[in-house]
Amino acid sequence: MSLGKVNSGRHRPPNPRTLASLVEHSSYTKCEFITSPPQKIPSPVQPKNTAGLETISITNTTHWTKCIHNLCTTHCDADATLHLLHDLRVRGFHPNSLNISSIIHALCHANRYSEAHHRFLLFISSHCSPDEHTCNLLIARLLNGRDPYSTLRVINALADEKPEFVPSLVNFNRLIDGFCKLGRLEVAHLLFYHMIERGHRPNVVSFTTLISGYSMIGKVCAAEKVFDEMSECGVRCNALTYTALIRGVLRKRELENGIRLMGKVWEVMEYEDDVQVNNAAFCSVVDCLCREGLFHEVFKIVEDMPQGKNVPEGFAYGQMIDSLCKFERYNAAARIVYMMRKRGFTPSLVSYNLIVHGLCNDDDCLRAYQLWEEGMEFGYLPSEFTSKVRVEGLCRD
DNA sequence: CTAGGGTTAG
Repeated sequence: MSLGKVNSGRHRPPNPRTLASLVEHSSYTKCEFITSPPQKIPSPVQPKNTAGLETISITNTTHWTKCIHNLCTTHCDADATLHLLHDLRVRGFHPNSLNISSIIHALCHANRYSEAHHRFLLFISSHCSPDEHTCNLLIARLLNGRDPYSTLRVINALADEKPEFVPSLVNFNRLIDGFCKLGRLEVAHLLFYHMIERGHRPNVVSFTTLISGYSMIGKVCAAEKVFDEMSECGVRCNALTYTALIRGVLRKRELENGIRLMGKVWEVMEYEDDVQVNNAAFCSVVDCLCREGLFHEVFKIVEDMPQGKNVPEGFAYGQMIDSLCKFERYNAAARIVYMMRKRGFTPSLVSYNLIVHGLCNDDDCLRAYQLWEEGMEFGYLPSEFTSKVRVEGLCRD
């Protein structure tokens, strides 16, 4: 009961906009609030002619805000800041958005995400919620902790305390993705609907995230349903949306369907403004094919180059080489090198090294030696480690 | 003299 804790002692009607039920069965465990034994923390902006904290008025928020920020950023000491803030609050200080922001940032910066979440909850429950902009900023920061259950609890607490607050679309998308990555599609999908209720229009990222999530857990039918809803909502899919489907379809060994969708990928690339989307989609297609052992399909791509000018050619070769190496198909990768060189491209030395090294480990040292010699033509000088492996291999042969 | 602060799918 995430909201129960936050609201204990107060009598408020339950907020229908919160998602308490979603976190009820969460893996969230209440984080331990860690405080080192109390110690005197000197003020970093201590005036020269006075001795203690008490001499500066508690109402001098500018001074204390600077102090808190200074401790958090230049000293990177979240614990000292928490102590200082505790002392100040005893004296009647009311933390503002900036103070809260400083502390949450410092905790996240130190990778103390669970404390950051807990601290934020404490601020909210003591009616110290920051302004809307800061809330979104801090949620973005908390999401980096990859603990979507905890972040959702914070969002629920905020919804209860500040009913007018709506997390940004990007934050919602990231949160949904977090649940997708955990395979919790039921939570992800509910959040998706919740986001719409709160006034957001899901974008291509929102839909693609859900489709990818369903594909990942093997629910291709559900993924296809979301895909259909997408066009009904007037949101245009892009190459990444198709690759999200392809991943699920190929995993189900629906090769024909996969190839049809690949055709769609190349098609929508034409209309894409963001080159990164096309590049990422190309990588994804090649990765899916290799993962499913469909190496002949990768070679079809090298032959036909169906992505055309929508993916930089050199990048495409590099990606195919790297993916083939990732799945330990070093001879196949060497074939890509052969073909790209024939077309006037030079492999990156890092990729080339990967191939030579991989061939050595595969006991194909003669082929490795061949490549090593050919590599001289474009400045390939193997690292010491690779040379050692190569020599050892040749000796064995 | 109202400060400082981070962005999504792959």
